[in-house]
Amino acid sequence: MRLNSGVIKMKTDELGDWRRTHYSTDINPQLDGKQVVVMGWVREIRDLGGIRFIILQDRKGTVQITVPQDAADQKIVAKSGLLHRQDCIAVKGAVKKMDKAPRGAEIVPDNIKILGAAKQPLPLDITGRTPAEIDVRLDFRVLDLRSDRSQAIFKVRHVVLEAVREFLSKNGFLEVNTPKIIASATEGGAALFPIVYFEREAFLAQSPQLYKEQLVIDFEKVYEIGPAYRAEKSHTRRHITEFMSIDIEQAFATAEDVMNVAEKLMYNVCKKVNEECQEELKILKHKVPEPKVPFKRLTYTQVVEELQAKGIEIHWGEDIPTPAFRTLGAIHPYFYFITEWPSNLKPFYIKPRQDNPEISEGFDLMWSWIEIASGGTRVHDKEVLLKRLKEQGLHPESFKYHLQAFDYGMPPHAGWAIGLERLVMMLTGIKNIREVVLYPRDRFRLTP
RNA sequence: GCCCUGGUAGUAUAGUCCGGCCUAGUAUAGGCGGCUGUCGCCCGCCCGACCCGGGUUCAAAUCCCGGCCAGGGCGCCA
Repeated sequence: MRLNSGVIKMKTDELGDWRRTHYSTDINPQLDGKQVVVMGWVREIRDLGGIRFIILQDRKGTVQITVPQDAADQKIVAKSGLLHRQDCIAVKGAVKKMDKAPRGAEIVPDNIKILGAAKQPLPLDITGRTPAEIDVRLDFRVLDLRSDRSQAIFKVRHVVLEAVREFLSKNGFLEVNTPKIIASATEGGAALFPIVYFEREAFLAQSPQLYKEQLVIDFEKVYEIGPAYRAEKSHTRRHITEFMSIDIEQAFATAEDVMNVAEKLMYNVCKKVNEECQEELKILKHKVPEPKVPFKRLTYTQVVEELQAKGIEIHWGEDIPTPAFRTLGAIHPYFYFITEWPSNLKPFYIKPRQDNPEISEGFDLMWSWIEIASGGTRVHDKEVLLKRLKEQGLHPESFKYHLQAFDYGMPPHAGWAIGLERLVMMLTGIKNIREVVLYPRDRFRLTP
């Protein structure tokens, strides 16, 4: 962690009775002569000697503040000369129609308040002209998040979440929240983070899987958007230890039913991002496809054959390694499902097919080489579930409360989970998952 | 857990292979001064760095060893 040694000497002003009247983007030539108050952060200062231009940034955009040295009150001239990049300021003044100004209008200040000073020199250049590495950017995340790039990423993320909630709610799914502190570490699969829970050990939930399955008994269609924790030592651009999982579970449904939900959801998400984030996608230099539904369905067997044809050493029944997925992504650059996975590659709660138990009703939703979602028809017969648990080396006693749910009328059901960050990565073209999380957690990073 | 690469001013880089002309170059940021229409303004001056420890050598940013940190990949990952 680097710290700069600059000292803030600036005495700041009180907000007092000043309130914002306009955002930067509201300032236009039609407001010529109108008194306004704008608030935000100093993006850039261009001092030409006789005239000084201050670019003020707020959450909507930027507007130019112009201080002509001869015309203006000398107190304003002096005050504007004290400003630094990223100082938080408020400006009261008159809008002036001006063809030469960025939005055809600028503000000539009558008064300026410095509300919060910024230590100089800044640890990174938020205009991105002198780029900083991801590590430095994350160390000074509050500053970094002010950049156009970060603002664009988190706007897209917001629109994705909005689209997901809107779509699932409209389709009859009830939003639920399940515990993230859990008692048992025996669900199998990914490693869990142990925590001290008073005088006992507890764990951070790696998935809401078991809870959402139980909840279909009571609510039939549920979804949850919440954090999941995985204590894997993965060190790649697509792994973090704390991520947001979008989960659904639906009663009286099979894999095919929830695949339909997933592809329609993806269609809606892409459509909404395209509609509402054109500016942001331009900043990120990225294009989002309008996906064609239904998505391609490839069976696991087909995938293995395609990979073998590409000269990759892989045999039926083996998991698909990362480099093979990259090859697959090159063949299928957009969305596709991989279905009919071997049962032994899928978790215990994924239903083996009736006609051939070697093959499961589990699926993955891929976008190019990235796994976006994973799901399937669930086992809803308690005996089969017990058998699957034992086969995978798990202890039924540890699942006492989960198994109990199967005694009270468990309906056939299916569901999936989408990794929000991976989806946002693909929608924004961002190559490092940490960039699409405000304060990412990975194997090595626990701060800020 | 394994493998690869790297660590030079606030930031980003050149120099490292092949030790000495490095008193460490450049850009940007920052400070000071000049400039009345900038929009990556411009011009001048200034400030500021070889990750830490040990070794080799007449001489180490450069070579060797150890450590720490970072980036990436693999494996792992319901």
